[in-house]
Amino acid sequence: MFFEVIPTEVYRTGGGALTYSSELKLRPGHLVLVPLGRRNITGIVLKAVPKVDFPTKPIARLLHPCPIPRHLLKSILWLSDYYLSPLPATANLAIPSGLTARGALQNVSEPTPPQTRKLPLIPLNSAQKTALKSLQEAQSGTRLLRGVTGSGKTNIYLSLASQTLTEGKSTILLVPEIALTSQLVQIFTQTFGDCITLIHSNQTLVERRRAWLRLLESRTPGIIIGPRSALFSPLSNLGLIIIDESHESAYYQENSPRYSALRLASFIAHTLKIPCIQGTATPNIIDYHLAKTHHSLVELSQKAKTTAITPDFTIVDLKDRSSFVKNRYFSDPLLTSITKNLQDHHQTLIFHNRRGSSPLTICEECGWQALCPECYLPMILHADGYLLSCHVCGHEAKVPTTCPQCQHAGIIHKGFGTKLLETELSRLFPEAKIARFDGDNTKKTALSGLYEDVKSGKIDLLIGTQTLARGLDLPHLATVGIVQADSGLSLPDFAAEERAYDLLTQVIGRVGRGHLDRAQVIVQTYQPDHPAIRTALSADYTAFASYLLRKRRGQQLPPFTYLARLAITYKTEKTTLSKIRAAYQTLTKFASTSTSPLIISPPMPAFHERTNRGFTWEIILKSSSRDLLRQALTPFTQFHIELDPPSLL
DNA sequence: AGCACGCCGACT
DNA sequence: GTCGGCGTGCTC
Repeated sequence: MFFEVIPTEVYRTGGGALTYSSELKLRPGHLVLVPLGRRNITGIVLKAVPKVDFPTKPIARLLHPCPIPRHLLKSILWLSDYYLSPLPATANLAIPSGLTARGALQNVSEPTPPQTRKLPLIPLNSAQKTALKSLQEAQSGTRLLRGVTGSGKTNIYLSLASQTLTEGKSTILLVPEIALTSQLVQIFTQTFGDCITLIHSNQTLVERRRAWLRLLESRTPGIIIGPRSALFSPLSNLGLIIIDESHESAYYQENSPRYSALRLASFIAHTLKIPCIQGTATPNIIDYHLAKTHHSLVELSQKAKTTAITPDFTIVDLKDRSSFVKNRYFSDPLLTSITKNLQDHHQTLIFHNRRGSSPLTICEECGWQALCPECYLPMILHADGYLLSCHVCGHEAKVPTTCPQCQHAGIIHKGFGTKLLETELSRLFPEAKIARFDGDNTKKTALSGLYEDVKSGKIDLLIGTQTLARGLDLPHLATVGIVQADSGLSLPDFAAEERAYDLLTQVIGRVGRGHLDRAQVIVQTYQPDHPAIRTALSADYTAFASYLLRKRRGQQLPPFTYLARLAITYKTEKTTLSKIRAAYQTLTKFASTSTSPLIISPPMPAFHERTNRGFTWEIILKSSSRDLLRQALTPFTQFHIELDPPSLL
């Protein structure tokens, strides 16, 4: 017998399944150990095939008596096809590494009747009942549940998951990575107790592999909570998928094979004919448009909590320097507010989305700039150790005293980050207790001591980047100060406005949650009239969406067209250029014979052109037919292909 | 990951 | 000329 097997380890190139021989009675989805090169690796049996005319190696052994569920195998095939990513790399996402052979199972658990566990009744208000009803009307398929913070999406999730358990089926609840300690997870754990399987990135590989195997062997319905990879849980009785905060970028896998957990969830829901609920206050514009045109949008407008208050907004134009009499970074209204909060023992949050002290280090004589020797990107000054640090690869270097190029002594630092703001604030308010939350410190300290001090009110001033913007509940917070709201809007990327809107909404949402009787937002910006900033300040998602959709339609950008990026990296610029030029030739030839239009950009250096791995050039493709893009790109197996890129940087 | 092959620069 | 290192591509 011959079998096609998908290797689950990534060998450098190569796209498809490999053929092996075996005397075992294998079924699609069986996990096996196969020889590849001079190693043995895990593979998934795809299917039995007739005798082949090339020599084959035998399958070493069967790794587990249970094949993976059919929808999981289908998901791997679909992902590989939909994103044009190699099958082995795609299979690698779904199967834990380092599986060892397991014998026959003595105790594959029987389905536990869900009645044995008394499920709580979830109280719902009328708006929630209406939304729930309209979600339940559709037996299967994707629904976008749009509801502002505090509108009670959690109760709806609980009701749906509870009902699914009653039917003897399992639920997957996806949460963004940072939210694994969130209230939502706590409520689910309290409500459903030991029905919950929690998957998180702090678990060791062994723990995660054990949990995965337990699900593979189990028939007991449960609730799996985890990040996007939880979609690959080997559940034979999946009945519901919920994606919380579905706009979060964590649902898109950045490194190859890139994929959107939302698309995969929709595919699984469609395959199994089960519902997929995506909940958020500010959907990704593409998902919003998709839901509207498919009539799968469920709005939950009413706020459940009446305690929440609308903040007072002060907008400071950064162009008008008369508002910056006392300090160049912090406007007079912001400083006044901080002073008042210090007197009242209330907290102030200073938001600025740039880590470090200073993003540019240059020679004022010859224009030399400090660049990372690995990435060729600007090095960021961290003034507390006087080091230059690369925020992409982590490379560190001392600040040169003289210019390496012209030996001039005038090395200057331009621009400012959170560390510089921290120094500035401690100078202005020496008596205040200040804490900084950003990528430099959060991993180590925030979750333990720092956050407790913030919650109890010991900290007066919080300074942070986007790390601080997401999800935290800050009971003592009275004022949010945004140092430069339009930073990020100037990036040469079609998604820049959407990201800016999203971030502003998140930051503003930290204040006015009903803990205090006042809430204030002070926004400093060069562009007070920019639609993304105006709509974010008025919390008007619908207005922002219609503005952005109009703009995207005019520029023929997603969701009105499909994008793809074709990139290649080689050690030498010469090889990169010759390969990308050849690709361009092939593509233009293809476009001239295709029936519907395909727009192909000329080859251009990628935004991060040089890395330690070589030179990267790219071609951007646009078409109203996603299938045409896939056809055009299929031959380029050696290239990096990114379909539906959320950003072109 | 680990190995074979071919292209280009160094050199008895 | 040939030797060998590096960059590239293949592994059923």
